[in-house]
Amino acid sequence: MGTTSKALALLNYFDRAHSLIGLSDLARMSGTNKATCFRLMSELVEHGLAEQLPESRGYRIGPAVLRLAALRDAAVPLRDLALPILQRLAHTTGETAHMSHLVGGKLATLAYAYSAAHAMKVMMEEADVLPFHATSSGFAVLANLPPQIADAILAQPMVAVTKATPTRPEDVRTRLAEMRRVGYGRTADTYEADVASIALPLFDARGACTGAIAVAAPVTRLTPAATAKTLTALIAAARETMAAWGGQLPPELDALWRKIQKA
Amino acid sequence: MGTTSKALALLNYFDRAHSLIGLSDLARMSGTNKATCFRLMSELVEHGLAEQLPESRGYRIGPAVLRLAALRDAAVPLRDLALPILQRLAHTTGETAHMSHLVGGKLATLAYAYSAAHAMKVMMEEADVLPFHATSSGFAVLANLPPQIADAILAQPMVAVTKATPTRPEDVRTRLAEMRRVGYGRTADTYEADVASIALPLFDARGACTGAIAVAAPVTRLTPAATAKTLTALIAAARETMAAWGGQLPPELDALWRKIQKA
DNA sequence: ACCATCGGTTCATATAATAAACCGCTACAG
DNA sequence: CTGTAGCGGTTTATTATATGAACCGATGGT
Repeated sequence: MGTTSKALALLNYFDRAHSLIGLSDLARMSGTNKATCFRLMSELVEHGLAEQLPESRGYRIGPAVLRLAALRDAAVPLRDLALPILQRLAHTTGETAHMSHLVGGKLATLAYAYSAAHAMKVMMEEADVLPFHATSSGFAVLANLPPQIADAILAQPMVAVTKATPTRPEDVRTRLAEMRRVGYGRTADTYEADVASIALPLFDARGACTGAIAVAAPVTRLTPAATAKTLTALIAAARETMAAWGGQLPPELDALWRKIQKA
Repeated sequence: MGTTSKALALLNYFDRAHSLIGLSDLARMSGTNKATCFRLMSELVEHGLAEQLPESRGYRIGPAVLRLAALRDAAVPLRDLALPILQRLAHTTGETAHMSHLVGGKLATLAYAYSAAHAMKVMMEEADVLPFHATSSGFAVLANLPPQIADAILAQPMVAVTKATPTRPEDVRTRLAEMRRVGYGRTADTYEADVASIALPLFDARGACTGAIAVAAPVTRLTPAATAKTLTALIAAARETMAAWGGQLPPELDALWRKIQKA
């Protein structure tokens, strides 16, 4: 293995719970020799990827990562990341795939892709805003937002987009609980009659839910078998998206998704 | 030099203007052998610090930096970074030092430190909000904000805190122009009678002005000689702060500050 | 006063980094 | 269609660099 890899691997031992790590600890955790660990960390410190506190002499993540992150943000528009993933998702599921992004308290369509498998498909609007209470994406996001923010959204008046749209907060809450239990959001006829969709929440690098990825199809095509197949493809796409975002999937959801993928 | 350093140094060739770099280009720029460059980049890619585009095969900053940046944010409160810097600044200048941070369109005091050099000193309020048109920090920030945002702030009614406070937008603009010309903000008697202060703007990793660092003193003590001494200490403190923030100082200001430091 | 552990250093040894030449490919020019 | 120059990537013997056991002084708890 390359020396550089060993150095970079050291960074993986830092997380929210362990933001400050001493030399000996780090050497033990990583299984590297203390002298080696010291040298590697010194090089990381030299380049600002790590930082050493003067008093405790412990190491933590350095300031240079902020510059790099800003660069990454500037260089990689979310949409460009989303498109190829959605296109693959649309292709493997044979249905319309779309991704939405939480911006300014609204859930906006970021990108979408169609499949050529069927003549009849769910069409999307560019930069459309999705109602939280009437779409699977909305449920997926709402169920993973901090309670006070979710409450604020639920407190707003809810328009019945179709006859099946839930408009009472308690009805929506029931669906959110269900979403949390199974690990994905699912709706049928709530946004448009005869349209069903399945959505997964997406999380950013801070672990906050900031969007959703979904597949929408005519209800008749989303049979139990198709649902299962769609879900596994969705989970793969969601994981891929979050890898590109540097996103942090909550452990509970990770466990639920793993179970689904195994089945 | 260590191999790890060589690998990390490659990341320095990426910036806003060059977010995508080919292998041969990168090898040329860095002066490394192409094979070496390839191996190093491969290791960076493996750990997500860099990313290779499938089509063009060019390299760019990878998604892992987002995770690291989120960690850094969580681990290092701005205030904890500011305090030791301000304490040193207060000590070397013999006057009160403070740092303010732009949050929600307001300039809030983040931290401050006093000097023991004089019995009479400028006192600060915890979490105070600084008026843009009456403080050197306000001028420093305002002069470096995007025009439309600065205009919006200037369009709001301005209260005369003292008799010397400028309250007409054109008067403020004159001072902002002066601030841009010399590279620092300076006020006297505008916030409180007989109090003068000097401030420098601070920039975040995206190159946006998000705060200021300043020294405040009785007008009589801030003589030309003291001003010169204070400025060099302030510049050092500002640079140190931005290093910890991963901040990007605009080239013009960098040039101005260098000139001041030389003189 | 002792022992354990800390961060850091030393130095002979062994392993991993290096660079020139080469490959297959694409694109453009004659 | 062909020659050439550039690309990203690979191979190889050569060599420079990373490694780790032992060691150091400092610190802190028993």
